[in-house]
Order: sequence, then structure tokens, then C-alpha cells
Amino acid sequence: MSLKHAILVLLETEPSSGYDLLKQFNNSLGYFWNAKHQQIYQQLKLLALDGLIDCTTEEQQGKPDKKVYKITKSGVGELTSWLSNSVKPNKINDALLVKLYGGHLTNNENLLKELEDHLLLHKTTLIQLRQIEQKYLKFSPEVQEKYKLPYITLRRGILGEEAWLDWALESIKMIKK
Amino acid sequence: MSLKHAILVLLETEPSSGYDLLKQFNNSLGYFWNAKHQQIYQQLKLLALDGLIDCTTEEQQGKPDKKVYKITKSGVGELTSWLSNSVKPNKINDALLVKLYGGHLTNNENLLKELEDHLLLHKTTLIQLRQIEQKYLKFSPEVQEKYKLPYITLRRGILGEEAWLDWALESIKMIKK
DNA sequence: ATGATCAATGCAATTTATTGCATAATAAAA
DNA sequence: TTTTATTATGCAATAAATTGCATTGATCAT
Repeated sequence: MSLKHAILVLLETEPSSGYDLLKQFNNSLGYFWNAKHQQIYQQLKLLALDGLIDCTTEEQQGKPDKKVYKITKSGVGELTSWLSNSVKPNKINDALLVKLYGGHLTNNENLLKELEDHLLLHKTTLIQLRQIEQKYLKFSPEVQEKYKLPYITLRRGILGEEAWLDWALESIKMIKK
Repeated sequence: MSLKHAILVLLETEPSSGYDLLKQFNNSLGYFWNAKHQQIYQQLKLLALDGLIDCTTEEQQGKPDKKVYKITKSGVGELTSWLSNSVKPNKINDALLVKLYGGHLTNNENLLKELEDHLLLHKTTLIQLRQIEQKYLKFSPEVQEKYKLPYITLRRGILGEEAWLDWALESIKMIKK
């Protein structure tokens, strides 16, 4: 279970609300960690109960109140100790591949449609990731050095999406042939 | 939820026991679907209750009894209908990337060790996938045509692992620098 | 004016997945 | 000879994730 640690990692950079975290999960972090809002809010509650984060309520005009969470010393301790242990290899469960694997029970149009729908999504993602990369590459060497590790995770997204697209194009050709 | 459908897809090819399925999930299908034995056995029970699969018990000498499951007409129906709908894009939750993202709280040796451990696993997987591909490429054109769709999923595994390795090597260099 | 989207959070119920424990026989390896 | 791996299955408890429903006030578009 590392939703907990994904949240702690984000809060270690800066205090945020559940909604802020949600946006981070949906945008920048989305290519390596996904979570729904309910999951985040529940987890924040648990983390606060365990004393790993602190909560303060901010009132806002015209908008609902905001609960801002901040990592505690104990939270940093938990995170550091988690980092010192090895993580499990990523579990892959890809329904699209299940569908292709059993695709002889349906028609090629259906499979091609599905592939092309996903293709669009992946193309969009890749464009976004490359835009983030362009920003990073314009930073000074010092700033680049500072954000080296997040950049490495961004590269994973880019190389991963490129490979996905290569595969999809190759597959579409193969199915059409 | 497509563990259900992953199982139906496998049973549509040939009747199998839970243990047989487990081996398929751990070997060939492992690069796109993972499940533990408890999950498979429970799901088989539910599928049988729903009449999507049938069960017959085979006695064996020297080994425990084997329950062989076979897909029913109703099961093929369910599978076909699932195939006609679109599937959700794959959800990625990769703890290794979370660790790297927050890696400034630990030391580079730790990160490099972790990356190299994963590297070994991915290398092994890639070798296995390539071996399967070699076998496929020796088939006659007719047989290749027949297994085209599973081959496409295999290609996903190969391209995915290659991209993973490229990324890891690049990342290791970047961290060492 | 009416519906849609964004900001912000939450409860409750259900579904899925994981962990821990348990059995039992055979064969192969240390 | 003792331990480990393989074959084969399962229950029970817990943990994690998903789905459905709900609120409120602002702004933005039709």
C-alpha cells in the first residue's frame, strides 16, 4: 500500500488540501500513481489519526472551506523509513490486452476502434509530458539538478508512452493486414 | 473488474483448473494480468455460481484432486458482450516511481540498488518474452495468423520491457552523474 | 433562465484484493 | 535425513479501492 506514501511524498514538498492532491494525482503524477477523491480524503483522515500529518481549516470567500494538511516529524520519519525499504515491482492489470488476447470472439472493427480510442488518450498524455519536459529543460543547471529525481519519473512517463504508441501503431497495422 | 473476464478468456481456449490458470497468470499472461491464487479460486467459485463455467472433479494418483472448469454457453455470452464494450484505460500505480520522486529523502546508493534490483527482474522477463516470440516466429504463416492477437499482446510486453530497460539505464546514469 | 463545470468535501455500501493460515502427498535436492 | 519445491485447494479476516449518493455556492456558457 503506497497511496499513503504517495500522499506523504507530496505533502513533504508542500502542505496541500485533498483537492490539491487530487489534481496532482490527475495531472503530473497520473502516469505513475492514480487515486480517486474518496480514496484520498479517506487516507488523509487516517494519516491525521496516526499523527503523520496535521490539519488546519482555511476559510475562503465564495468557496467551500479548505482543509490544509501538513506533514509532521513523525510523518517524515515514516516516509524515510518506507524509502529505506525496497518496493514491490509494479503490478500490471491491463484490460485492453485481455480484450485483444480474446479478440477472436469479436470483430476487427471493434478492436481497431478500441485501439484508436486509447491511441488518442496516449497521444494527448505524451504531448503533455513533453511540454513539462520542455519547461524543465529550460531551467538552469542548478534547478535541473534540484528536480533531477522528479524529472527521472517524468522520463519514465515519456519513454513509456512512446513505447505504447509504437506498439499500438504496429498492432493496428497487423490487425488491418 | 476484469479478472473475471481474464479467466473466461483463458477458459474459452481450454478447460483448466485454478492451478493451471494460476500458472498462466504467473507466466505468459503475467506481463498484462496478475492475480494471486486466492483471487482465482474465489473468482472461479463465483463464476460457477453464476453459471458462466462448469466444474468437474478429476481424481489423480499421488496428487490432490483437480477441479477442472469449462466455460458454458452463458459464459461465452458474457465474454462476448464484455468484448463488445470498451475497456477502461489501464490504471498505473508504480511504487518505484513514488520512491524516486521522493528520493531526496534517502541516499543515491539506496536508489541505485533498488533500480538495479528491478533491472534484473525486467531483464529476465524480457528474455523470456523474446524466447516465446522466437517460437512464434518459427510457426507457419497459417499458425501465425491464428495466434496473431495473442502475439500482439506479447509484443506489448516486449516493447514495454525494452522501454523500461532504456529508461532504467538512462536513470542510473543520471543518478550516478 | 437553465444546465454545466469548478471548487471542496464527505458518508455508506459494496466489490476487489491481500494476508495469514492450513492441509497433504510426492519427488528431488541438500 | 531433513528440508524444500511442486501440485492442488481452501477459509477467514483485513485492507484497499470503487461506486453511488449528497452538499453548497460561484461562475460560465447556451
